[in-house]
Amino acid sequence: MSNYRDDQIKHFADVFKALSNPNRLRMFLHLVTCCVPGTVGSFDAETGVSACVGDLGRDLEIVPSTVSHHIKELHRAGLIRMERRGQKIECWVDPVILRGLARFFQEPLT
Amino acid sequence: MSNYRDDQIKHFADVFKALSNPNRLRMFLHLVTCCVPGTVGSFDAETGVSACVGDLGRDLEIVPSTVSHHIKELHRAGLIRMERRGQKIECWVDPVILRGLARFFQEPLT
DNA sequence: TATTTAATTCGAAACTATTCGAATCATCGA
DNA sequence: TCGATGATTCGAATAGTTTCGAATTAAATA
Repeated sequence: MSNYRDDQIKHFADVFKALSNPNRLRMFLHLVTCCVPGTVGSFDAETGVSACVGDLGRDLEIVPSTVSHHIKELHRAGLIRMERRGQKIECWVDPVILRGLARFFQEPLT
Repeated sequence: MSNYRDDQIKHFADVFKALSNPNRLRMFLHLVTCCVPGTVGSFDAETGVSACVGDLGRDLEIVPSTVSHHIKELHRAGLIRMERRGQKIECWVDPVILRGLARFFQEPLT
């Protein structure tokens, strides 16, 4: 037995779980701020703004296997998008996700 | 070694941890919706709108010891306020908290 | 004061998360 | 095709979470 509201609650609980680890939240915020908002695949080789898995680990001092694990969690929760570009895998935050979360606290589930 | 941003990240990670359990999120939303917004101590004996520990357990079908544990977590994270009124302990969500969370996703930590 | 009602604490069982290093897989360029 | 670079998977150690029932504490009331 399950209904829409219950599914919504489970979904948001899952999203908050993804953001409940300080390293993961740090990564998420790093992606939010390093990526140009409003674009899809906001990584830009021209400007040098980068957000690949390796960069995240280097910037935040977390070993690759741990970064990979956390990135997977963020992705699983629908918080980030990923795309391979050659050897690297670029990650970014879809602004729609941010708006959805802001809204959750403005008009919590009816 | 610690700085303001790091502390902020830890704080929000902690808040999201409190909301990461479906039962706890359910409780939080129950309190958000049952309590009159804009008031402090929004429980009102006149109108019968209630939000004590026992009511939460009854409404959401969770045993008292588990409710108590979850309430404690929500309180520890600063998400709810509590006040004893006789035998009962009333809980409510301070609207300031909701605004702070909405804002987090609108202007993430600089 | 004894009883009832409300809530918390405690201990335990089962489960889940965090993190790392080693091994593996994927892609590019020489 | 081989080596280098980037990312993932796997296994393991450690730590934390969830939930419950039983025992305990707190307050009201008969």
